[in-house]
Amino acid sequence: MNLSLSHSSKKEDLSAYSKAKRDRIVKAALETFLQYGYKGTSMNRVAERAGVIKQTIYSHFNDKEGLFVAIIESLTLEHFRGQFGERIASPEAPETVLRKIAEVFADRQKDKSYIALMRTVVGESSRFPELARLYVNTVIKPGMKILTDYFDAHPELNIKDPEACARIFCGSLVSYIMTQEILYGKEILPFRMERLADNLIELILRRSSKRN
Amino acid sequence: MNLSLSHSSKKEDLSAYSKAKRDRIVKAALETFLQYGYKGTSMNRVAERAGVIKQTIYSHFNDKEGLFVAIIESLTLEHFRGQFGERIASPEAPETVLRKIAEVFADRQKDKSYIALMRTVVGESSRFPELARLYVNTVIKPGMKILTDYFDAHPELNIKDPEACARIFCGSLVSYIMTQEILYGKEILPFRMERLADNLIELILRRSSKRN
DNA sequence: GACAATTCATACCGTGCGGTATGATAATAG
DNA sequence: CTATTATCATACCGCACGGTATGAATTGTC
Repeated sequence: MNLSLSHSSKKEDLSAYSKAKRDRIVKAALETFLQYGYKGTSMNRVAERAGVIKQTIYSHFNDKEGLFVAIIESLTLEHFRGQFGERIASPEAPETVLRKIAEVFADRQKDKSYIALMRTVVGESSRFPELARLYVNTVIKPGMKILTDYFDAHPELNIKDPEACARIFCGSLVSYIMTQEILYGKEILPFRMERLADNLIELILRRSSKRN
Repeated sequence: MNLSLSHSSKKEDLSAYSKAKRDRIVKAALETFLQYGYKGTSMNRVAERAGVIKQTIYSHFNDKEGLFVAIIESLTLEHFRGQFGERIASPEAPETVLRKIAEVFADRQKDKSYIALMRTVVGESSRFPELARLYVNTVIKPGMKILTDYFDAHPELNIKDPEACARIFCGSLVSYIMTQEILYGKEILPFRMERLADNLIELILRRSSKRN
């Protein structure tokens, strides 16, 4: 189980015909793994969904685990690039910056494939710890660093512990998504994310917000 | 799939002999399900681990899903009772109260069976939404209510939005456990929970802490 | 001690799994 | 056009799965 990011193995030097097949397999496998989990996904299903014969999968990937790992690589690299840092570069007011970051989480909350990804990453973290580490390295770590750096670069905010503050900010929002969306808490404990974000921003900036 | 809490079906009117068998099955099934997930757990394994023949399982439970549901019921009812409210009743300083609550999370972080439970609840939340709802109702909802009520009962703390504040407090700590423990973030982004708790408490009480 | 209920050991059933073999068909490279 | 490579369709292998059948041994009840 080698989830290294560098040598994506075969992917170059393939005919367009072959590459198209490979892409369809990756896409079908991604959807299926995210929907049913690793053990719940059968190679037959993936082949059927990809409109491909099972042998074609085994000509591109060694085995089921190899396919799973390749899928995860493609996922994290594809989905989580930039998206976070872009919204923070502008020289706007801190309230605005933090609110824009909160919007990133709001977008994730609505993204079913992201919800499915979190379910899978957490659910398979025991059997595929490398998947969890990959997620931490490519999603959590960069995201946390951007926010920490922002707090560091703005001493006028009087943030005593920027890293702890970044963890509180992101953690509250992640946990909100976890409870409300992944665990269906929105049916049981309804709560608007905007209200959470308002209170979070007010706490961190130590100001009073205009809303209740 | 009926995860109602009331009628735990058969469990009464069983001979001690029979009940002992049933308990061994439940215990073995719990361990196995938490370790390998639903799809990854075979009835043969459970039987072997329980030191029981497979038919004995099927004489106590209808099928695999019925066993899984019964296990979850026993789990949530057994593990998460009180534990949270007890530590908050005392008329101590708010710092102390909040720190004691943070200790509950610190204990959970060290509890491998709790980590395994969270992995399973999240990982199976797509295939077993009732399990997720049960967790929200028996763990998250009561815990959140206790903290919300505490904030409500102490207006001198100047908490504008007690419920939002409770979500921030618990959410930060839950997310910390998720990242550090479940996703192995402690190897990648080491961070002491005490430091997080200090900053959280300081933010919420709007005071300066004595530590760094 | 007798009788009913439960658990035992063992074997079995059908099914779907991961993965492979074979030989025909279609696409690419020279 | 030819040779090679990749994908096709189909069938197969061994295995582990969820779940059941049968009959002997063990347990609780009276």
